[in-house]
Amino acid sequence: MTASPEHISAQLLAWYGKHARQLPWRVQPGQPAPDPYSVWLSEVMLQQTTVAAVKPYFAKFIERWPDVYALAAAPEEDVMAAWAGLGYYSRARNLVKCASEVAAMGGFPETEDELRKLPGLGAYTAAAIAAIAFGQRAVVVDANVERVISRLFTISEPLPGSRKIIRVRADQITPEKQSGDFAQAVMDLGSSICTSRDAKCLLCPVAEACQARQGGDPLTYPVKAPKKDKPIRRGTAYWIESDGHIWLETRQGTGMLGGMRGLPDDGWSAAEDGKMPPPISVNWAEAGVIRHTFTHAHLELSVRVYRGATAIQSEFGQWWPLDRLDDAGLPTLFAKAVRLVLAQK
DNA sequence: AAACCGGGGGG
DNA sequence: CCCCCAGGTTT
Repeated sequence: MTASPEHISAQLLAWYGKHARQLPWRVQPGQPAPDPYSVWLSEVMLQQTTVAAVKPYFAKFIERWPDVYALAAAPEEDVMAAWAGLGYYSRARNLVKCASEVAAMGGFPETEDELRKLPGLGAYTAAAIAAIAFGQRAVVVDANVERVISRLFTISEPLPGSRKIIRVRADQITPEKQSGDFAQAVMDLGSSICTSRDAKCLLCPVAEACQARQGGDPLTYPVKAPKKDKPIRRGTAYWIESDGHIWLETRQGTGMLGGMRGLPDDGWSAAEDGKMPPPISVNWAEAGVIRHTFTHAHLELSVRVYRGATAIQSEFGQWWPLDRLDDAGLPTLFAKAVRLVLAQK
């Protein structure tokens, strides 16, 4: 038997009414919509990032920049430092741009099409904000929705090629009203019941409509294209310490860790090993090797140390007080290097 | 369409 | 160790 779209959405909304997660950026089902700033900020933070990881950052940002105007007025440097550790730093760069545009507009636009034009907002985030903050009907497709839809309708084409048909199916079961609650219902279902490693069908409100469950092996879906293996890259970073300060450089461009402060290095990237000479010619001491994994490469970063008076010519560097390193906003890779060196003092 | 872009948590 | 996550942008 085939369940109607209306039945599926009604079951999911009813389930959400009872089992919605309480999240700092979310209001209870049926309550007035949360403010667009909170929705936008949380949605951007949640891009490819788990709820648990986002919570402390969301709290910190809301406390420090309570609305979009406060954030628009903040120095980009401060926002980048506050984002440090959360990853995908283009999000932070775009966050600043977006806040500035929205402030100039006098507030967030309310339609999906207008939202989609803002920096850092793609199809998912624009739809989510339109639906959740502005009550518009929008088809919200994230990784949870992809998984739930793939199982509900036994989509056999592998991701990411199946995204088109998944969107069509999601559109079919998205209700005209409460599409924001509906989207959050599917996301909650995907995070607690219909997870990537498990399918708790006995607890699922749409189990009877689910074709994968009927087939007996829901974990078969979603089918995914094989992954590429990650190469190992090697590079070197330099700890230059002088008179209670270390030398930090702000990484230029939009590449790896772009816009973030870090130790000077030899130019390693995801595409190749580092090969540039050190920033100064001195006798380096080897502190050890940091292992760190990025989206598409493993990195073995050799950390070398020099302590003593020196002059460095670099446009983007600064001497940073050692006792204020916590405020430098170092991404995790360099935070690891700092811990390695400080552990040896 | 494919590559690029972090980091942490869980099995 | 591998897999996954409230994806977007660039090529």
